[in-house]
Amino acid sequence: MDAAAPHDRASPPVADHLLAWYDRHRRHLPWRAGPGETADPYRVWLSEIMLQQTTVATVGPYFRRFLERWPTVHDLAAAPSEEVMSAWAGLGYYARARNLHACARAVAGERGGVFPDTEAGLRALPGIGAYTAAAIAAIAFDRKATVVDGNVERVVARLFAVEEPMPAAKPTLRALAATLTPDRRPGDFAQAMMDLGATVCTPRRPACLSCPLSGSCDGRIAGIAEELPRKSPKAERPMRRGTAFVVLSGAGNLLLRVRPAKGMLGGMHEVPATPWDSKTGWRADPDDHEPVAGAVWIALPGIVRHGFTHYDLELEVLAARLRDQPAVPGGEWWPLDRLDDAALPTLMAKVVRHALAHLSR
DNA sequence: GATCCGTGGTT
DNA sequence: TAACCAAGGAT
Repeated sequence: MDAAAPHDRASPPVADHLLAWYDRHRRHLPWRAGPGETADPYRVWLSEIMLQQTTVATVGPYFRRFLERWPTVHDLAAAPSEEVMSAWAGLGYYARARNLHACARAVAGERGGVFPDTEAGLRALPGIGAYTAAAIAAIAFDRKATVVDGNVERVVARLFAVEEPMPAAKPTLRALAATLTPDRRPGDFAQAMMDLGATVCTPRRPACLSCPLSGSCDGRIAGIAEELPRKSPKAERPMRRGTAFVVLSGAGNLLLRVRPAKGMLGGMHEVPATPWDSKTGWRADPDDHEPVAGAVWIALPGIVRHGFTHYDLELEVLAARLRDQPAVPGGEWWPLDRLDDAALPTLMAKVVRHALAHLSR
C-alpha cells in the first residue's frame, strides 16, 4: 500500500477532528460507559459479540435481558446451555451463542473471571476474532488497537479513495486504518470511526456536508465517495424447499427436536422437518421423514418463506393431532404456553405461528 | 480466499 | 419487491 497519500493524514489531525466530533455527537448506548466512567470488560465483550453483523437497534433488548439475567461472567458461565440458547433465540448466527457460553466458561473457570487485556489474549478465546479482540482491547482496556469493521472499511476506503474492490482490499484498508489510530483515547477513536460510518459516512447518500473529515476525504474530492468501497459481484441465492411437521399431542403439547450442534441453526430447537439442504428445486418426500407413524396429516394452506444468508427457503407444513402422546426418539413434547423457553429460531417460530393460526380455526 | 452461518430494517 | 446491508468468526 501507499503510505504517502496526497493529504497528510498523520494521526493527530484526523484523529483529533474525529474525537472532537465524537465528543459532540456521542450516542448513549446501553453498553457504553459514560464520559470518565470505567468500561466493564464483561459488558463490552457481551455487546461486541451481539453486535457482530447485527444492528444496534436489534441488540439493545437482548443486551438488557442478558445483563439483567446474568450480571457477571460468572453468572453466565454457570447458566445451562439451553437457557443461553433460548435467550439468544431470534438474534441469529447461533454459533455466536455457543461460543459466547464457551468463552464465558473459559474466562470464569480458567481466568478467575478476568478477561485478557491484550489483543492476542482475547483473540485466543472462542468467538473472538480480529475485530472483536481489537474492539475489547481498545474500548475496555484503552489499548492502542486498530479496530476494523464494515464501517471503518467504508470510511477508510472513502478517505483514501481506495478503488480496489472488496474483499481483496481488506488488507489495504486495515493498514491505512492503522495509520490513523492515535495513541490517546484509542477506544473512543474506534467508537468514533464506527459511529461516523453508521450515522454520517453511510453506505448510501453519505452526509458529507456534516462530516468532520470531509476536508481530508479524497473520495469526496474525487466525487466517488458514494461508490466506495467497490465490491465484487456476489452469487445469487438459490431456493430450497422442504416440508415441516407440526404435531400436537392429545395433551396439547408440541413436538420439538434439537438440531445437531454444528451447522445450520446448530443446537437450536426445530419442529421435525424433511432435509432442505439439497439442490435447487428438489424436495424431499415427506413420507420418508414423518416423525410419528400412523398420523393423519393435514396439509396446511400457504407456505412459510424464510431467507437465510446464502439461500431462500420455502416450507410446506403438514399438521397432525394425535390422540395420545407417544415417546419419539430425540423428540421433546413442549407445552404451547412454554414455547418462549424453547430455543426457537425465527424460521421455526414462523412455522409454529403459521400452523397454530390455522389449527385454531 | 471462499463458504457457511440469521435476522430485521432500509431503500 | 428485491437487493442491500449490519460493531464478523470459524473452517
